[in-house]
Amino acid sequence: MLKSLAHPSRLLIIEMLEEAPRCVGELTEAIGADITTVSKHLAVLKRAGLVRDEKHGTYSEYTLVCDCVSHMIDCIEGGMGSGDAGPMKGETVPRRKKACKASR
Amino acid sequence: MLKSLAHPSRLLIIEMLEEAPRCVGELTEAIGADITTVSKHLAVLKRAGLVRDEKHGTYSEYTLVCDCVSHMIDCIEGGMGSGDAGPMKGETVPRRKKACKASR
DNA sequence: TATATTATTGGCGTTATGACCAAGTATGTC
DNA sequence: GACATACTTGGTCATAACGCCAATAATATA
Repeated sequence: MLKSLAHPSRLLIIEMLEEAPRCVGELTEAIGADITTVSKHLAVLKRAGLVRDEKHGTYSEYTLVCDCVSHMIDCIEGGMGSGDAGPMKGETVPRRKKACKASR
Repeated sequence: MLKSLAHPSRLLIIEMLEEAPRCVGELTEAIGADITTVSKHLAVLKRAGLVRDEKHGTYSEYTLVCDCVSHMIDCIEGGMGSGDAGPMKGETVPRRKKACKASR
């Protein structure tokens, strides 16, 4: 589970899902990576039991499974304060691409 | 920081340090890996600001930097309950070797 | 039915991680 | 000084993770 959180894009996904459910396109736009990459990140989070997906037409709406995830993140962020060690090494910053429409 | 926690051996180290400060040999014995491997794990945790080391003679005593780490772990374990997704793939189980003496 | 939209899956190259061995450092002891 | 103990560092290899492309669902719409 920790492994699934240990990636900046996936952490961002979780944080976005704290606000509201999102479809893959929205998350992709925010992350600025290829949609296939984001889809795979979501699969990882799903396998870890952190998110759930629900199909609406051609869209996949992703949601946090429960508040405990949210609490956990708060706990981590609050607990460590400024303890961000930064990127550990060649942290990938995906090249930004065109945004998709992503409105349902 | 999350990355540094996202490894079973390092998580075990953190849990052991919650109980008491430990030297590398003790941790190595508990983990069952090569001492060089454990030393490097400790270096990772140190770089992430989770542990601190203090030299006592030939021993290096490792300690948690603060309780917040401990709290965070509790928060994670409590929060997710049985949400352990298990090893994500070829999770390395290091081959066990002779234990060192490790008593100071 | 043809086409567009949204997302997933498989494959591939690149990079990072992890485990061990060998060698080196630092300290304590004979 | 010689040796033992405790640990760290550098190197190498195997494996895992990541990111993108191509191809493939699945659904909606003209």
